[in-house]
Amino acid sequence: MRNAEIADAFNDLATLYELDGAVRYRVLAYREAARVIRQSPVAVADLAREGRATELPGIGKTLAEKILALVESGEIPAMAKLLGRYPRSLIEVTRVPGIGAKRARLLFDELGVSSLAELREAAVAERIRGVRGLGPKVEDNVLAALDRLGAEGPTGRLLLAEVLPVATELATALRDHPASQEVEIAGSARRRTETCKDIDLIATASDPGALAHALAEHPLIAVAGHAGEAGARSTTHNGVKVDLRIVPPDAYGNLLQHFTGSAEHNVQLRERAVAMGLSVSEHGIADVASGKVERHRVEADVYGRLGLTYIEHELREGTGEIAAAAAGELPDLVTIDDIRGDLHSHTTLSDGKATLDEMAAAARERGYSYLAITDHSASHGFGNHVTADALARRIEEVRGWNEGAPRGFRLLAGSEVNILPDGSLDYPDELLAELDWVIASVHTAFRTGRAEMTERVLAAIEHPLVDCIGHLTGRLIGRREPYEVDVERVAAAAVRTGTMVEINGNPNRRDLSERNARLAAGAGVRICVNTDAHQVRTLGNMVYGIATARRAWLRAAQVANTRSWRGLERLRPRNLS
DNA sequence: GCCGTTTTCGGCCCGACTGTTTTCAGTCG
Repeated sequence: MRNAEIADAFNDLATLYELDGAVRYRVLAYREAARVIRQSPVAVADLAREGRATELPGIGKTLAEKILALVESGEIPAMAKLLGRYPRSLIEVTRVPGIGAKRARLLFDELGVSSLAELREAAVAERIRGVRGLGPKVEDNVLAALDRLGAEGPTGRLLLAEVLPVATELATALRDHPASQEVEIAGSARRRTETCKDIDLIATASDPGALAHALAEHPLIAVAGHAGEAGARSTTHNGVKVDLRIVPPDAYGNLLQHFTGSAEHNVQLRERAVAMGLSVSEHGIADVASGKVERHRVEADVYGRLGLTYIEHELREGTGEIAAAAAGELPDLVTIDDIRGDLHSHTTLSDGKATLDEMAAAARERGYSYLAITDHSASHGFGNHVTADALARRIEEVRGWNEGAPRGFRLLAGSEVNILPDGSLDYPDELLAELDWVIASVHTAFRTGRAEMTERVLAAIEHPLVDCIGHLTGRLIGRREPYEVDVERVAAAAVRTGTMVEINGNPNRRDLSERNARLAAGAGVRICVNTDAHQVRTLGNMVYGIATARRAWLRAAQVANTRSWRGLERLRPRNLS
């Protein structure tokens, strides 16, 4: 059982307890446990079986027993009991914006509402206003929220690649405005999460009203809401909500820190502050004893006041960064400027849009010193069918290109070879041996199950001519679940054989995920950050690969393609042993 | 339900907003 499934069960259980009127902190304990389980880099099911679940922070004896029960029997007795009292569909009702557990329970008791459909019926029939404490406004909000849920689909979140360029363009435009002083993207876009709900901008200004209107009038904005001294709310043409907050300069650091989040990071920060006799809010840091409030113009001073080194925004997820900052042990994160080359790209030979020449020129323009051309292999099934002969000709073509190439840049003859269901590769070894660089990836038969998939990938890792494993879990964010593979075993084998593992920078993939990348790199796996570009433009997806690498706490030394090609070659499996 | 730089009991993050209330509970980020 996956961590995400266990976490979902505990979140549901938390909601059921909340519906049942349990004390708030008990509910909180279940939610915190769900969060910790979801973020755990190791399989919590295994920990529970080994009796080690209590090693996780926030998991005590009771919760450990419940995890074990869930893993071994598929259900938690306490949950089954509560589900006898409240239908499962009532959990959905608590997720409607504006309706929490208290109101859901009230509507369940008073009106018999137990599902989203019944909630809608009750609102339409104007029966909600008959419940004490609720009124007609709640009915309006419920209907609007239900319509929104329907329209936005299950999550309503957008990929970072859909949000960050818009946020960057708006921030740039505001910075160029004469009334602006400081402008920064905040929220999840600043943390470079995989998906974002909206865009938060924080600014200081000499003329706040003018800056707010500048946003409202920007060409990207389709619907301008209220714009005033405090900021503006708008929606872009592609449906992204933009919230600009204009704040006083003396508390800019406090506000930027607060609105960058994450929620978990802020909670942990405030807990630390309380232990120091301080109280943190977006308005400043108060000394509880004296009541005196200090404001901070820059974020570094907020962290400094709490005895912490500056925490890079990508790390602010409540996954250990506060303890590390307190100990002065935060890693010096890899940056995009550290990247010397891209080791995964496609051309028109398989399914890419650009020629070898075009991709090479674009890579040079990016300042790289190498680019691996890794078209799909023979059995791929879509794009062109790159036969062994075609690949042999391509190898000659690359060698010829390099002879006439300018100094300081070279193309690498490579391939993205399919890992077939039995773990074998679909080119003969003699041909692979001719290549400079071999990525092995799974593209077919995803649903073979965890054990089989793990063996399949391990076989490729053991192959002496495989340099790197591509997009390990095959996930497409929001569209396709990762396929099941034992990342710990993969990592252990990769360390032993010297095989590298990719962080694929395609914003739909970002695979390894930050959690898996942190786990793998922590085990000693050498990571490659690649784009898998299929055209010139998507070579720019390196920013998303680097975002994941940074969120995985990676230093430059852990990323193979921060080295020169000569330096990288020395790390390869075919040069080991 | 968890946990210990005050603690094995008694705490457990902060503030804004909304809608319903006549002083506040619920919800949200």
